[in-house]
Amino acid sequence: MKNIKLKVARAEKDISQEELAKRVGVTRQTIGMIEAGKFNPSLQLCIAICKALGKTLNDLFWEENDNEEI
Amino acid sequence: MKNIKLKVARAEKDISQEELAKRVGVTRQTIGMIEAGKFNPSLQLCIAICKALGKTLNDLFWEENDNEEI
DNA sequence: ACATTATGCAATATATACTTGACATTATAT
DNA sequence: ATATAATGTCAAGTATATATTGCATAATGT
Repeated sequence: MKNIKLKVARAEKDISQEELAKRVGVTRQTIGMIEAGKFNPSLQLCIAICKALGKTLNDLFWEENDNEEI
Repeated sequence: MKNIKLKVARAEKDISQEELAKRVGVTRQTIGMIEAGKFNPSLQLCIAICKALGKTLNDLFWEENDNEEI
Protein backbone atom coordinates (compact mmCIF):
# COMPACT_ATOMS: atom_id res chain seq x y z
CA MET A 1 0.00 0.00 0.00
CA LYS A 2 1.02 3.62 -0.37
CA ASN A 3 3.32 5.08 2.23
CA ILE A 4 1.59 8.33 3.12
CA LYS A 5 3.62 8.80 6.28
CA LEU A 6 6.78 9.00 4.23
CA LYS A 7 5.25 11.50 1.85
CA VAL A 8 4.11 13.62 4.79
CA ALA A 9 7.48 13.46 6.55
CA ARG A 10 9.16 14.56 3.34
CA ALA A 11 6.68 17.41 2.94
CA GLU A 12 7.37 18.52 6.53
CA LYS A 13 11.04 18.82 5.67
CA ASP A 14 10.10 20.44 2.36
CA ILE A 15 12.41 18.35 0.24
CA SER A 16 11.71 16.77 -3.13
CA GLN A 17 11.84 13.06 -3.93
CA GLU A 18 14.98 13.82 -5.88
CA GLU A 19 16.66 15.59 -2.97
CA LEU A 20 15.76 12.79 -0.54
CA ALA A 21 17.02 10.24 -3.05
CA LYS A 22 20.32 12.05 -3.30
CA ARG A 23 20.69 12.20 0.48
CA VAL A 24 20.10 8.49 0.95
CA GLY A 25 22.05 7.39 -2.11
CA VAL A 26 19.35 5.97 -4.36
CA THR A 27 17.56 7.21 -7.45
CA ARG A 28 14.44 9.34 -7.56
CA GLN A 29 12.45 6.44 -8.96
CA THR A 30 13.23 4.28 -5.95
CA ILE A 31 11.83 6.89 -3.57
CA GLY A 32 8.82 7.35 -5.81
CA MET A 33 8.07 3.65 -5.86
CA ILE A 34 8.38 3.33 -2.10
CA GLU A 35 5.90 6.18 -1.60
CA ALA A 36 3.62 4.60 -4.20
CA GLY A 37 3.79 1.28 -2.35
CA LYS A 38 5.08 -0.47 -5.43
CA PHE A 39 7.72 -2.35 -3.57
CA ASN A 40 9.50 -3.63 -0.61
CA PRO A 41 12.65 -1.64 0.22
CA SER A 42 15.62 -3.05 2.10
CA LEU A 43 16.03 -2.41 5.82
CA GLN A 44 19.17 -0.35 5.31
CA LEU A 45 17.40 1.90 2.85
CA CYS A 46 14.49 2.37 5.26
CA ILE A 47 16.93 3.30 8.01
CA ALA A 48 18.73 5.77 5.74
CA ILE A 49 15.41 7.40 4.84
CA CYS A 50 14.40 7.64 8.49
CA LYS A 51 17.66 9.30 9.45
CA ALA A 52 17.43 11.74 6.55
CA LEU A 53 13.97 12.76 7.73
CA GLY A 54 14.59 12.70 11.48
CA LYS A 55 12.16 9.84 12.03
CA THR A 56 12.31 6.25 13.28
CA LEU A 57 11.35 2.98 11.59
CA ASN A 58 8.15 2.85 13.60
CA ASP A 59 7.31 6.42 12.58
CA LEU A 60 7.49 5.73 8.87
CA PHE A 61 7.22 1.99 8.26
CA TRP A 62 5.25 0.37 11.08
CA GLU A 63 1.50 -0.17 10.84
CA GLU A 64 -0.27 -0.64 14.15
CA ASN A 65 -3.32 -2.24 12.56
CA ASP A 66 -3.76 -5.95 12.82
CA ASN A 67 -1.47 -6.65 15.74
CA GLU A 68 -3.33 -4.55 18.27
CA GLU A 69 -5.90 -5.66 20.77
CA ILE A 70 -9.28 -3.95 20.40
CA MET B 1 26.61 -6.05 12.48
CA LYS B 2 25.04 -8.93 14.39
CA ASN B 3 21.43 -8.57 15.43
CA ILE B 4 21.54 -9.55 19.07
CA LYS B 5 18.12 -8.10 19.79
CA LEU B 6 16.55 -10.50 17.36
CA LYS B 7 18.39 -13.44 18.86
CA VAL B 8 17.23 -12.40 22.34
CA ALA B 9 13.63 -11.89 21.26
CA ARG B 10 13.63 -15.33 19.71
CA ALA B 11 15.11 -16.81 22.88
CA GLU B 12 12.40 -15.12 24.94
CA LYS B 13 9.78 -16.87 22.86
CA ASP B 14 11.86 -20.07 23.01
CA ILE B 15 11.62 -20.84 19.32
CA SER B 16 14.35 -22.06 17.00
CA GLN B 17 15.61 -20.29 13.91
CA GLU B 18 13.88 -22.99 11.91
CA GLU B 19 10.53 -22.47 13.65
CA LEU B 20 10.72 -18.69 13.21
CA ALA B 21 11.67 -19.16 9.57
CA LYS B 22 8.64 -21.36 9.02
CA ARG B 23 6.33 -18.83 10.68
CA VAL B 24 7.55 -15.93 8.54
CA GLY B 25 7.84 -17.92 5.31
CA VAL B 26 11.57 -17.94 4.68
CA THR B 27 14.29 -20.52 5.09
CA ARG B 28 16.35 -21.18 8.19
CA GLN B 29 19.44 -19.83 6.48
CA THR B 30 17.82 -16.47 5.94
CA ILE B 31 17.04 -16.07 9.64
CA GLY B 32 20.55 -17.22 10.51
CA MET B 33 22.14 -14.67 8.22
CA ILE B 34 20.02 -11.83 9.56
CA GLU B 35 21.04 -12.70 13.12
CA ALA B 36 24.65 -12.98 12.00
CA GLY B 37 24.43 -9.55 10.34
CA LYS B 38 25.40 -11.00 6.99
CA PHE B 39 22.76 -9.10 5.11
CA ASN B 40 20.12 -6.58 4.66
CA PRO B 41 16.61 -8.04 4.83
CA SER B 42 13.60 -6.56 3.11
CA LEU B 43 11.16 -4.39 5.05
CA GLN B 44 8.33 -6.88 4.66
CA LEU B 45 10.48 -9.65 6.10
CA CYS B 46 11.47 -7.46 9.05
CA ILE B 47 7.81 -6.71 9.71
CA ALA B 48 6.87 -10.40 9.51
CA ILE B 49 9.63 -11.24 12.01
CA CYS B 50 8.48 -8.50 14.37
CA LYS B 51 4.90 -9.70 14.32
CA ALA B 52 5.96 -13.30 14.86
CA LEU B 53 7.90 -12.24 17.93
CA GLY B 54 5.47 -9.63 19.28
CA LYS B 55 7.91 -6.78 18.74
CA THR B 56 8.07 -3.62 16.64
CA LEU B 57 10.58 -2.48 14.04
CA ASN B 58 12.17 -0.13 16.52
CA ASP B 59 12.47 -2.93 19.07
CA LEU B 60 14.41 -5.23 16.78
CA PHE B 61 15.92 -3.19 13.94
CA TRP B 62 16.50 0.40 15.06
CA GLU B 63 19.82 1.54 16.49
CA GLU B 64 19.74 4.72 18.53
CA ASN B 65 23.48 5.27 18.26
CA ASP B 66 24.81 7.75 15.77
CA ASN B 67 21.74 9.90 15.39
CA GLU B 68 21.69 10.99 19.02
CA GLU B 69 23.06 14.20 20.45
CA ILE B 70 25.94 13.79 22.92
C1' DA C 1 2.80 31.67 -23.33
C1' DC C 2 7.04 29.75 -21.96
C1' DA C 3 10.44 27.71 -18.75
C1' DT C 4 11.40 25.01 -14.82
C1' DT C 5 10.69 21.80 -11.14
C1' DA C 6 8.47 17.80 -9.27
C1' DT C 7 6.35 13.64 -10.08
C1' DG C 8 4.51 9.27 -12.57
C1' DC C 9 5.30 5.52 -15.45
C1' DA C 10 7.50 2.34 -18.63
C1' DA C 11 11.59 -1.05 -20.51
C1' DT C 12 15.79 -3.03 -19.93
C1' DA C 13 19.99 -4.04 -17.13
C1' DT C 14 22.52 -5.19 -12.89
C1' DA C 15 23.20 -6.15 -7.97
C1' DT C 16 21.78 -8.66 -4.28
C1' DA C 17 18.19 -10.91 -1.24
C1' DC C 18 16.69 -15.31 -0.69
C1' DT C 19 16.37 -20.49 -1.90
C1' DT C 20 18.02 -25.08 -2.17
C1' DG C 21 20.85 -28.67 -0.78
C1' DA C 22 24.60 -30.30 1.55
C1' DC C 23 28.08 -30.80 5.14
C1' DA C 24 30.20 -29.47 9.70
C1' DT C 25 29.95 -28.09 14.61
C1' DT C 26 28.00 -27.60 19.08
C1' DA C 27 24.86 -28.81 22.76
C1' DT C 28 21.74 -31.72 24.95
C1' DA C 29 19.91 -36.12 25.94
C1' DT C 30 19.89 -41.20 26.18
C1' DA D 1 29.46 -43.38 22.99
C1' DT D 2 25.62 -42.41 20.12
C1' DA D 3 21.57 -39.98 18.60
C1' DT D 4 19.18 -35.78 17.83
C1' DA D 5 18.23 -30.79 17.62
C1' DA D 6 20.00 -26.26 16.74
C1' DT D 7 23.11 -23.57 14.39
C1' DG D 8 27.04 -22.02 11.04
C1' DT D 9 28.59 -21.92 6.51
C1' DC D 10 29.36 -22.60 1.57
C1' DA D 11 28.21 -22.98 -3.56
C1' DA D 12 24.92 -22.46 -7.19
C1' DG D 13 20.51 -21.02 -8.70
C1' DT D 14 16.21 -17.91 -8.84
C1' DA D 15 13.57 -13.85 -7.68
C1' DT D 16 13.38 -9.17 -7.00
C1' DA D 17 15.24 -4.53 -5.42
C1' DT D 18 17.48 -0.85 -7.50
C1' DA D 19 19.77 1.67 -11.56
C1' DT D 20 19.47 3.86 -15.94
C1' DT D 21 17.28 6.11 -19.55
C1' DG D 22 13.60 8.24 -21.50
C1' DC D 23 9.02 10.29 -22.08
C1' DA D 24 4.70 12.39 -20.27
C1' DT D 25 2.19 15.48 -17.20
C1' DA D 26 1.00 18.68 -13.42
C1' DA D 27 2.33 22.69 -10.78
C1' DT D 28 4.69 26.85 -10.18
C1' DG D 29 7.16 31.01 -11.64
C1' DT D 30 8.49 34.47 -15.08
